[in-house]
Amino acid sequence: MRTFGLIDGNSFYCSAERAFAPELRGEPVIVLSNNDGCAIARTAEAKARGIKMGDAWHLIRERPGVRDVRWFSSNYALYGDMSRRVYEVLAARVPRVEPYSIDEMFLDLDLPEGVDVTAFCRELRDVVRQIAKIPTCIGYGPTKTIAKLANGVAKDRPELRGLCDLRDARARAQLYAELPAGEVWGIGGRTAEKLDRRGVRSIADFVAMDAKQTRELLTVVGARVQAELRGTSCLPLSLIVPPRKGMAVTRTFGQPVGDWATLREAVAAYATRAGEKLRAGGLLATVMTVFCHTNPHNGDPWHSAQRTAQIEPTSDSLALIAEAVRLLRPCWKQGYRYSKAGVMLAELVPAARQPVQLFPTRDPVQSARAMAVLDTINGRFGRGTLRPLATGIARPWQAQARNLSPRYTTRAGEMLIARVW
DNA sequence: TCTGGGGTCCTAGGACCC
DNA sequence: TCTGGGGTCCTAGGACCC
Repeated sequence: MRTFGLIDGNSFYCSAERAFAPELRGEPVIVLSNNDGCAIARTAEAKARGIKMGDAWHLIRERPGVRDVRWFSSNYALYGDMSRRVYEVLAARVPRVEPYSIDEMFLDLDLPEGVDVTAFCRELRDVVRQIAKIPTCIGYGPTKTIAKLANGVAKDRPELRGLCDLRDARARAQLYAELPAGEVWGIGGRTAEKLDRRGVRSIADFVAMDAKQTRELLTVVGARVQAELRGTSCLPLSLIVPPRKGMAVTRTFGQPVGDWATLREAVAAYATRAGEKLRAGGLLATVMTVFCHTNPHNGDPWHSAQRTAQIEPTSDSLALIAEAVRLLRPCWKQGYRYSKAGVMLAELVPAARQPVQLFPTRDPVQSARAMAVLDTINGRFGRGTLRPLATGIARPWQAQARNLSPRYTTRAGEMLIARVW
């Protein structure tokens, strides 16, 4: 029997903030989404005050018990780097690690004969906490889906002290009877409702369903989840990162944008960011979609539009800006207050495999040189140090981030300084 | 009472995830 | 004043082909 593990950071973004600000230990802490919109990470102390995932900050911040919660704008430079540190600690000790999300990694726990999995996991938690400064939980069992479920149990039940072992079928059977089917990875709200209508409530009910019926009701996806819960592994650990299929840069504006010039600037900036991501991944985009829409929440007149087009394969920011602005033009209508826009790229192809253009609109050598200079300077001095003029100067559309912590680990000027007397 | 069968590709929409 | 961003996969149905 194989053993998969899932390790994940407790309230990961909050823990990353705490790693460099020890005075936050024991305090309720939350991290907000872009634009300081809603809560996307909460410590146990913050959860105890009734703050829910996705709560709009401006609606809850004056509530009793919430006023003294320590809140942060999201600092992805910090979280991404902390995630990398966790990975490195794990990869040095576990033969195969598959990063699943910024705060979760699957582990191959088929350890050498005589190594006790539980003791090994306990030690792994300790060392991740010591070196990467992130508290974690680990769940493990014979399939990824079971490991993920175990991880959730470890998180919810402090008495388990961060570990949950679901290798044993009897332990699983007991848990399956207690937990609702919706707790399972891959069973979302819609599917849980569908199951509920058929009287399937607990995981045990779901596991007991006829496999053929499951397949008919929930397609191959549901059938796979069921098989995994029964202990048949269908989702292998994968160490190769599949090539990405698309990418998107979409943002809600810091304030509504009515005029064409400002909207164009914002979209130019998103196209620029998309170009950086393409080049970082060694990719070219061949299809682009641009969209913009007004605020769906505040009663403003609704307008939403989008345009898609095939583009000449490129990762050149200036070329992307030109295409994006061309597509945006027919989307914009005078008199509306736009709240969000985005640039999405699809049909990505590896730059290395790109056939030579017969009649390129840009000199490829010059383009590559210009982008290399841009990336080098921005890599050294920070994103946006050097940027196309089309992305604007004042940038009133930029997202709000009123309480951003320092980028402790990725910017020399923002490092913590320890003084020793 | 009657309609051919079988294949591919593309797109929109749904559902899920963190 | 203020409500996130970025992904993946699957299916149904239409267009088109021989």
